[in-house]
Amino acid sequence: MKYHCPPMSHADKFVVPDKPALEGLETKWQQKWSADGTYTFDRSKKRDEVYSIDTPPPTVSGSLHIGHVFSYTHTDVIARFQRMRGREVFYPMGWDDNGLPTERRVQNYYGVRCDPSLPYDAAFQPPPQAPKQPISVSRPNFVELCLRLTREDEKAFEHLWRYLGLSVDWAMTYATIDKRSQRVAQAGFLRLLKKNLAYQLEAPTLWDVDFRTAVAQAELEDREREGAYHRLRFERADPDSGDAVEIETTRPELLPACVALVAHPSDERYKALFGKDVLTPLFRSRVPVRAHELADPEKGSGIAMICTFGDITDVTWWRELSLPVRAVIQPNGTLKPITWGGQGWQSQDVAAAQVSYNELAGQSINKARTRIVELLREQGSLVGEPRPIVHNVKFFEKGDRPLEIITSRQWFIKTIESRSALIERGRQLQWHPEYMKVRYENWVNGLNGDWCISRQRFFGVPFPVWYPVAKDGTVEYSRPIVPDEARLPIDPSVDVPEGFTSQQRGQPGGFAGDPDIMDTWATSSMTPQIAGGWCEDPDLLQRVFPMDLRPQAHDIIRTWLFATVLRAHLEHGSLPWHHAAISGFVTDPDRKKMSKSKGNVVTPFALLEEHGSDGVRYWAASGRPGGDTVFDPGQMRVGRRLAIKLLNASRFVLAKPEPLGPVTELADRGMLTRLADVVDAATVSLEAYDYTPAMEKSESFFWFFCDDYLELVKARRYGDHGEPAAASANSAMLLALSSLLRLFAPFLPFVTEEIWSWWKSGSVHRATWPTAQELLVPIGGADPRAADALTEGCRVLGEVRKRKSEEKKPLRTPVVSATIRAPQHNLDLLDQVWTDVSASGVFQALPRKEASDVFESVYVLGEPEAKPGPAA
RNA sequence: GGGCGCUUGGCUCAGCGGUAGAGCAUCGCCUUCACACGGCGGGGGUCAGUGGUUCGAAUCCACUAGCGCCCA
Repeated sequence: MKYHCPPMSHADKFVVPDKPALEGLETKWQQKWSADGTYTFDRSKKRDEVYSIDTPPPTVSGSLHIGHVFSYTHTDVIARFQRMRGREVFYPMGWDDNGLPTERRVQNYYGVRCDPSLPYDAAFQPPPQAPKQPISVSRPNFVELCLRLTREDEKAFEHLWRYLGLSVDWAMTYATIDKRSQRVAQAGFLRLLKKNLAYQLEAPTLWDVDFRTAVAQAELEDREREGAYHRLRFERADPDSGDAVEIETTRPELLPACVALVAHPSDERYKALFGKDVLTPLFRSRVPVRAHELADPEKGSGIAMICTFGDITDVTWWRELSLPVRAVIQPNGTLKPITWGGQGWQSQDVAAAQVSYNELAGQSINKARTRIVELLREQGSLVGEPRPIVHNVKFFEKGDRPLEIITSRQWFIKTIESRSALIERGRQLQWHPEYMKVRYENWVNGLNGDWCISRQRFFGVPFPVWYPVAKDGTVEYSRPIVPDEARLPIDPSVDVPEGFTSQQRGQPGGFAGDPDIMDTWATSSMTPQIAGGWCEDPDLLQRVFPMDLRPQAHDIIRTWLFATVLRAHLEHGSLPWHHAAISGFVTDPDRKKMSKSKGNVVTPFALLEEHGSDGVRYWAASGRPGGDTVFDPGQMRVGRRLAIKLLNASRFVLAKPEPLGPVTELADRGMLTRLADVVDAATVSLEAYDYTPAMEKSESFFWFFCDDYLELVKARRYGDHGEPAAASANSAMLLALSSLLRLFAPFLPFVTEEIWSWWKSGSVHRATWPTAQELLVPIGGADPRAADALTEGCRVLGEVRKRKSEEKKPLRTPVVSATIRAPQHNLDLLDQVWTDVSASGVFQALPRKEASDVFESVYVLGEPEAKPGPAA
């Protein structure tokens, strides 16, 4: 048989520290990587050589938590693997600054409140201490403060990411509020407008009365709240036509907004009433009784009042039954003043209606409810007492008070008409794990309206449109004035449309800017386009788009993932990426999702310092795609121990790298054969985005490598059995270590880079991913018999260790005589590695070998020798 | 109420058709010349329950229960 000498480069240097340690590696290597541009994207590469990642831009005004470290580590593992496989990795970082969380934080941090009616004050500085009474500032001043604070927050995030070891190209960082993002978001909007895929409408919209903004379906959440059914008696409008009707409602304060009653078409109790009119209590308005399938005969009395608008079902009824609007809730959450008897507010007793309503006008919803119940009781229309119930109420996910529905002018993106195409897009996308696709499909199928993207807020991307102001001063929303794309980004509250002067702002015959900003998802749904240079760098875009990977958590499939698929579909007619890798949540030991409101969040930085970034990454990588993972410092300690073990084992391997020569010994050949299988398995896993088994298999092999293989060949390696045998061991160990370091590099980037630097030039993170080939070529192909012999040697060694443990003797205790009983096949294999087994087990004599069907060996121990020590 | 996922040793999980696995914890032992931030060895589970498919089920199917997440 021909043996090859494994390739060893003359550049190898072997500078091994005496006392290797993990401390300080994070700082040392992040600086070196930054200085060397290790992760800099090479934009000369073509699309099929590139691996591009649509990074989730974290909300920097939110708090840093362990979930960030968890999910971003998953992405970084993939990025590092793909880079080592030879792909040029496009891995930018983004910051999601715009939106409500930042506004809230700025309000609290500086003690300010935005008042858009104020003029800009260039000299304004916030007081050093936030005052108790908020200071009103202009919108530009408020935006300045938002930018100032987010810059600080971004620094904290970047520091964490660098310390964690994310292999991001920091030169490509973007923020969703920066000029580039604004240009993309505005251009994206204008193109939808041109294609008639964006439209504005005066329509009932979900509205948060505290934030005073519209809210999209995706931002809703149901919360259980206590309420009460109030039974109200409606008299018949036409005398002598029958008994009064009793309805039940949880929102009696909306009685003045009642436009009809409704019951299920097949409800025998109310069939006779359909088409007839009744009178609202107190306000004496004449309203019809109508039939609709959505009326639930089981709920309350089975007949409900329809108000404009109490909930989403009211909107459906209003639309499908063509009812009039009678709105009482104002954007600030109070009941608006009404003159009864006027258009739309007819009453059979105008004076009484006005008297009753005057008690409610200007009141908040809760106060109005209390008062109207008193009025109804006094007047005798309240039947019995309110009956308490617990029911689900719709909230804005960031809000504190139930949502109202208010009619206002908003911009929408058409989504409903694309529903089936979007389902198809979801099927083209490769999901990791696969079952997450179902969540997407459920969401798309459940959409019940187009996407409302207007927000009545301040820190965000403005709508790039103006409207003509007619001679009579009315704003002509139906004729928006749009800027040329080359002018973007613009702020219509500052910039002036072509053909107008700034003096014409708000004047008859002049123009008015759209006062709203876009939903933050309307911007972040274009992160692939923002990061990829859409509209400004087509050369970059064609090298990275559509991207390879969208990593994100499963809670925002309905928002971020969905919206990004929608925008790419509408704009490019393609998917935004080929793969979506969905990570789960970090849970506390009670399996509860970690969240700020539960008070169980863990700040990550101290953990990184305590366990080392590699240790924390080890824990993070143990969480499989999509799986929720328990916060477990124990696993971080295991990871840290693995990193330390790597340092020490590497020190042993590299301490005496000579002599080198062909890998001839069976134990060495068997070890390399086994490692080749591990490399193949790890590669298959990582290619499938299933990084955890890749790490586990590498780790499991590494412990075998340390505890069994290195122990077995130690004596031979020190030269006890001649130079060629030592050379075989040395060469095999170096080959194995080189592969192991590269297998671990995506998971433990710091410790592997440190060890790599002891003997190799260049970064391990730019080294090529290991292959089975490079391990098998030096031994002339896989050697399964050698692998079996190694296994047999380890089995016998294990028996010897067990015997010594049972007799409570040190491991260096000699075996003075032995009888090894095993099947003949095993005995033959054992002979092949006997030199190593004998040395490691300290056999003083050749054992007797007896072929047997069962393993019943006997080991007779002597007395422990004095500590042998080299050349004492 | 609907969808999805989970239920394997004290804990965290792997295995997903062929006689129960790992790590942590626990117990005992060993200061072995890479490592005490170490090593060796041991104990510990009728794989949630019921029924079915199969020569054979932790693994496939159905139902039940509990937990979690998402959506109504």
